[in-house]
Amino acid sequence: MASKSKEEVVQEFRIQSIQDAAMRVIARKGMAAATMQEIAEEAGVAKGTIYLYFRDRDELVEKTFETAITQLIAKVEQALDTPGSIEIKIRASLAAKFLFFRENREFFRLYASLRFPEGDAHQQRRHKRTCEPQYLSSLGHFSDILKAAMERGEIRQIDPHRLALFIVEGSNAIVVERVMEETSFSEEDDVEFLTKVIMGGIRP
Amino acid sequence: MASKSKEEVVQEFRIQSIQDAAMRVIARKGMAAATMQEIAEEAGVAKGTIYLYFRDRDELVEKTFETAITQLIAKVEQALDTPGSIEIKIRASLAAKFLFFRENREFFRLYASLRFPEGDAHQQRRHKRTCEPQYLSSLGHFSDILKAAMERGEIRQIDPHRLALFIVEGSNAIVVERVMEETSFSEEDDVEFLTKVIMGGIRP
Amino acid sequence: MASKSKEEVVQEFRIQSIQDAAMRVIARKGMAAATMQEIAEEAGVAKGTIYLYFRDRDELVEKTFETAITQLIAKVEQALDTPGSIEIKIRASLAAKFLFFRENREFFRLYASLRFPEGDAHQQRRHKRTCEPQYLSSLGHFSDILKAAMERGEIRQIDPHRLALFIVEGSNAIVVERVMEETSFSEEDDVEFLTKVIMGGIRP
Amino acid sequence: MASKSKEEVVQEFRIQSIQDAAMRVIARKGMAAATMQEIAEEAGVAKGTIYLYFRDRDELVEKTFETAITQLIAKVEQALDTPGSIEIKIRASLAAKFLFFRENREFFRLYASLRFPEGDAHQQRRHKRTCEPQYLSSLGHFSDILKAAMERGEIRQIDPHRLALFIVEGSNAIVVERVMEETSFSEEDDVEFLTKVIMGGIRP
DNA sequence: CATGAATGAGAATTCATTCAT
DNA sequence: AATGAATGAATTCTCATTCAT
Repeated sequence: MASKSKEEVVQEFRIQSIQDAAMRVIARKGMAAATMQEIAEEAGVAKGTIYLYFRDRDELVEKTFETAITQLIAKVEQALDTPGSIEIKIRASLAAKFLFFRENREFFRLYASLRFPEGDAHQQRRHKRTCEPQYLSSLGHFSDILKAAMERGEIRQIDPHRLALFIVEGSNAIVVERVMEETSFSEEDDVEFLTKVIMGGIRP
Repeated sequence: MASKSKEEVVQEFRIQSIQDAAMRVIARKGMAAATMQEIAEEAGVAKGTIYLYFRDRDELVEKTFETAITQLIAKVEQALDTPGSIEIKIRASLAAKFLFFRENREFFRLYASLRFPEGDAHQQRRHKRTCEPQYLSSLGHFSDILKAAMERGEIRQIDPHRLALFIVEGSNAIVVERVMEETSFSEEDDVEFLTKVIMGGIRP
Repeated sequence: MASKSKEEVVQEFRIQSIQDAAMRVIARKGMAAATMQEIAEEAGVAKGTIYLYFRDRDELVEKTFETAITQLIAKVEQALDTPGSIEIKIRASLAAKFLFFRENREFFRLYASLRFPEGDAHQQRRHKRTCEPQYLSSLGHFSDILKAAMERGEIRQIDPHRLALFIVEGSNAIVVERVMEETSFSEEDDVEFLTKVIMGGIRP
Repeated sequence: MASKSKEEVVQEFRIQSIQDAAMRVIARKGMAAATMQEIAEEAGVAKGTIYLYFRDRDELVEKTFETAITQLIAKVEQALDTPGSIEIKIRASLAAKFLFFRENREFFRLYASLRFPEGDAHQQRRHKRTCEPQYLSSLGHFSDILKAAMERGEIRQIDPHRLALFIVEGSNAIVVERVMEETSFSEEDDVEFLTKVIMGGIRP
């Protein structure tokens, strides 16, 4: 029944600690100013140790992104599978997003970097290859849910892919904006507001 | 009526050339990889010359952001002042945004950096102080237009500030996404799509 | 008559394996690029194990040199003791050298490092102290053989020490050169050639 | 009549200073222990300055080798063109070599590294490509001179290429050995000795 | 004013060595 | 005895910034 050896557990723990540290430091200092030295200190390990688990700075950053984005997508997808009407699903996924960003305040800086990756064309392509598949698959999932709702007559017929994109990115922007403002805010109010606008538009 | 002296004109021309160069290089290489050397080469001046017009790299980047964002906001505000219904205004502003981003493809990488500034807390605060006022004033303008429309009964009563935020940022996200995809796309279709969803929501 | 205890045998075997591995790795990668990690892997032991048998990297390298050079010198000296004329002895020693270098292709990279040791003055002196005695004793042995030949009138009277040096180092250079070229070559031809030139010079 | 611009002169001077410094430091500390920092200090420039003239450490070392070996070869070739018998030519070239090594005591450590380059197979090949052409052309020159002497009947018929190799490398070894010993020595005696042995062999 | 060679602080990365298991 | 994960000093290389021409 042994699933993981002790070494594997320790290894995964280290990897996770280092990625967590990287996330915090990048959030604090920004992508460019996050040094290996500071990440190491934050993780409570020596600089060299990081290189035992990640080839180089690029790989650390990339893997950290990947792990974080995977977590976010998982939460949102799970929410989208809440049984019920499309409105319930949207409401749930918005709530999940707010929760995630609030619990991982550091994350939205990573998120920004993820969507607007830096570096030359080559690095960008590599980055895209690594991160986009998950993002696209997540978008596809949402798109399918919208299409099903259209077929059930729950919502009107519009290009489901474009719509998914709009709702996801639009609400992401709001969530990020809200969390960045760092003012205390009513999450529920915002979920309510977004749902209402998405569902009914602005016409009276 | 004193117009600009010859010196002032030359000076402004230099400043503009350098900022344009900075914009192109940052767009091409990303924030971190954009070196003063390459910006100087792109601008066709010597490295030292940049320091005659900008205190340091930070100031160059900041001023470049500022100038670019000012241009975008001006275009959008002008579009919002198109006479007519709120729908016409929104449609016009969306079109203006698409046009601007398409004509300044390099810009949205700057834009990303603008919204998710890097550097330590101190730098971030400075950046915020510099750039936000314009952004907020622009948002306020849109907010006022929405409020007026609400008062005229054109749209239903919702918190106008939050609504402005949602429409602006939501559509920005779509525009950026679209332009980033670099696939040829029908701008008009997208304006139409966004307007329809914003105006009427997704309910049938 | 006490032979070696089992522990001693194991110990010697370990030492020998590690030195052999060091020799192969240094030969393959060069002095500077030969890491303890790679030597350990080549030897099939853990990095830490090396430190049970050698104080530090320097000692490992030094002892490895020493062992290898001792082997070479032993072969050559044995050849020099072939009974017969000086020509026979020289021919035999040249053949022995060719054989050794061919069988230990990796070795001449060590050999180069031995003769032109790196490191600061202190390290060089230490190195010299360790390796030179054997080399000098070997040279002395050859020198003695030459002197005996002079006394027997087999060869003309020249400073035997300088002569030994010339023949040993001169022919070493040729051997190394030959082996380094990695072209298939006729060892016997070269021995013949060297012997002829050494014995008779170039005058017709 | 303007041959070199001021900039070119300054540039060449810098390059030469840095190469000289590199030569001295490598001679003092050895190939592996010669750091960019120390070379910069020795040259009296900042670390960064070296990188204005050489792509990286490898290029600096390689170019330094190249320059030094070119100088040595030029001296020796010039000596070989001394008019007169083959003995005169050989004597002159040996004297030139002794002189060069004595004047450039640091050089023979470079020389050792040149002949026994370190690094992996790839680096070795690159190194070979860069340095060998000159060496081979020099050897070819000497080989031609020997062949001419054979045709004139000055020396006996032997494979001229192998012979050139033997004399060059054999005497190099002696010269290096001598200079390394750092004992005061009679250069003339050695030239005399080498010439006698090369010309007449060891037979009485 | 404009230049670009020179600078050197600072970042990434490597690897010999240690030590708890 | 053997191991190999962890360490951190040391090294290479970059690039914002200065300043003599």
